[in-house]
Amino acid sequence: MRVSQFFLSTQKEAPAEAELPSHKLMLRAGYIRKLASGLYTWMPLGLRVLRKVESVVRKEMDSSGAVELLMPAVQPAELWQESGRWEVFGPQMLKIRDRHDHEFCFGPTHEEVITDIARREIKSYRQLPINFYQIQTKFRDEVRPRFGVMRAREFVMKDAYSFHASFESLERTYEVMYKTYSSIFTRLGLQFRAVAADTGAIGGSGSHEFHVLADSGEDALAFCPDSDYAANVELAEAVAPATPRAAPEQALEKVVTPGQKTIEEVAAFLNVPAQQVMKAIAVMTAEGQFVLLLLRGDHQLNEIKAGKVLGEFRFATEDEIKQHMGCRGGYIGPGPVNSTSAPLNPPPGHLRLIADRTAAMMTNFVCGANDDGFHYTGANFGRDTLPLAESDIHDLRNVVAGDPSPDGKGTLELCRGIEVGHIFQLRTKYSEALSATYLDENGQAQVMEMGCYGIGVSRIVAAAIEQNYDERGIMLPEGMAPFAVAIAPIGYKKSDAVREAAEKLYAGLSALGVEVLLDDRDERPGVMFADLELIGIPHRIVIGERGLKEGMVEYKGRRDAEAQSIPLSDAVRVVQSKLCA
RNA sequence: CGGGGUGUAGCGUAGCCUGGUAGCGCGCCUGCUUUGGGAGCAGGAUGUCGGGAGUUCGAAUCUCUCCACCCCGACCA
Repeated sequence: MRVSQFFLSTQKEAPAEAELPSHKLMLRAGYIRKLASGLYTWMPLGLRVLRKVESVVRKEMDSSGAVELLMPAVQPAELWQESGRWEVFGPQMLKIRDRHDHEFCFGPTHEEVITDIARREIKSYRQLPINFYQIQTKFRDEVRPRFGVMRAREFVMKDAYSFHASFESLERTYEVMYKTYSSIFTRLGLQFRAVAADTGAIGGSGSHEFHVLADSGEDALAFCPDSDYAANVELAEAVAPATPRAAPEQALEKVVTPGQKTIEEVAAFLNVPAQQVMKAIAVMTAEGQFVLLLLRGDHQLNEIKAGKVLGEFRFATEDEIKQHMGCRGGYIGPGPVNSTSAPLNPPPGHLRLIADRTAAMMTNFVCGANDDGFHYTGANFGRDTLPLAESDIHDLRNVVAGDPSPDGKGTLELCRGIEVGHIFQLRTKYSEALSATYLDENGQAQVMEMGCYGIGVSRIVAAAIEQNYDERGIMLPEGMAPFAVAIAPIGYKKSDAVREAAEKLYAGLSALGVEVLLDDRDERPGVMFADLELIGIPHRIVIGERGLKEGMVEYKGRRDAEAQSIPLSDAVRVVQSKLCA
């Protein structure tokens, strides 16, 4: 490709709206242009990268035995009503009406449509298992689109759905997809990690997420360097402390803590570590029960875990805290039941305590005194608080670095990741709802087992840049780069020798099927170099009259510190060898 | 949706507090020069100052309102 016939539109300065390096660079390099919030045009350069990713995904999916199809982006409401997700999916789904006033949605995912295909097309166990996939544009009306194509509303996804006659068959395909995903991300040259995950709104049982590792990632991941344990922090289990709770030593003492409401303030004011302070979080369950969740001061509540204990819940309002605890938010605690200076605590029936496993083992702790401006020191469960039953103790917190690994093999570390893939064992959630059955060997109708497997294709581009850039621009791995090689002739229009050498090299490499970008704009060298580095082309050949006199040109890899001089006659071979490496 | 913030030329911005006819850098167009790290000189084009209403002799500037976008929280590929 010649630059003069292509379309480059690079910018020196990134629009103020971009925050993440990948977002800024994609805009500056002219990969994408924004149309509206969460809606992006893939410009010619960016589209080439997107297609590279698609192509790797497609090849790996094909060789895994999956078969490609293409489903409509627009889906009728009836199917979603049948599965029960028309209401459940909520405002994230873009609902539309046609001219007959029939309801549709722009598909956020395709479980319903594919299950409809399966129930119509699959009659016999002989047709199973089968794994369908597509690469297609999805629309999810995200609450907060951000970071460019990282979290766009319209995005390209590879989604696959497998159907099985048995759970064992599902498990086998799930395993195959796990391996396929691993080879996709490996081939794309990404550093990634597969982690155990929560199943979220898609539902089902087993589930793994694939994350590209990046500090700017939106997800926190826990992993154990000494074993293969890895999980999203949403899910990672915080195991109970090995040592049982010690006997109380200190006496309960009510202390004045004026204006000290947060854990940090109280700990600093009383000169104790945050680990010694009890964090009490007031929530209301869907049934209207007021509950105090107890955590060690330095720990964070994991709302997914709390939801598994409480069902639906929300944080209590300041009024509800006042009503149930008789004090303001910063001063609530698990006891005592009869405080002399505070308004009488509510009877136990009104107040439910649920303690995190680690919090439940604390002794002589600091907690709110249920009296504005006061805390207790030396508090101990039972003696000074409402009773804490074994059934009130749960895993409620996010794991932190240094926690023991749930598999008992060492300690956890944390890192951040960008979710680019997610695989689920759906089991029969959708096949049952939509009556997707087949006839088994005995002629009996059986509900199909299902799996589903997603990859955020457009997100991968952003994630890859997030992992591969420097101050000059994008440094995509070769498998993803828009072009493999750039030729930068200096004085293209002025020097016949330069032009001829450039054209010859361009033709030579093109003939070998190498994707070459010839910068025939006759720009000044600095402009060419800056552009070629910004847009992320891994290999560059510079041809100038100066070197040409000695028959030499210059090679530089995007990640190399120095350029090297090579004979023009050898340039094709050198580039080829770099490409193979 | 809740909280915070921003809208001035394609991009980045000054001006706004304290009303008085919109400026700078980059980019773009023309010409000449220049050609190994975002060139120089000369000339040029582009703004309903996010939209609407109001206050005022006069509004980018003050007030109200709507809209868009960004950031922090709940969702997800």
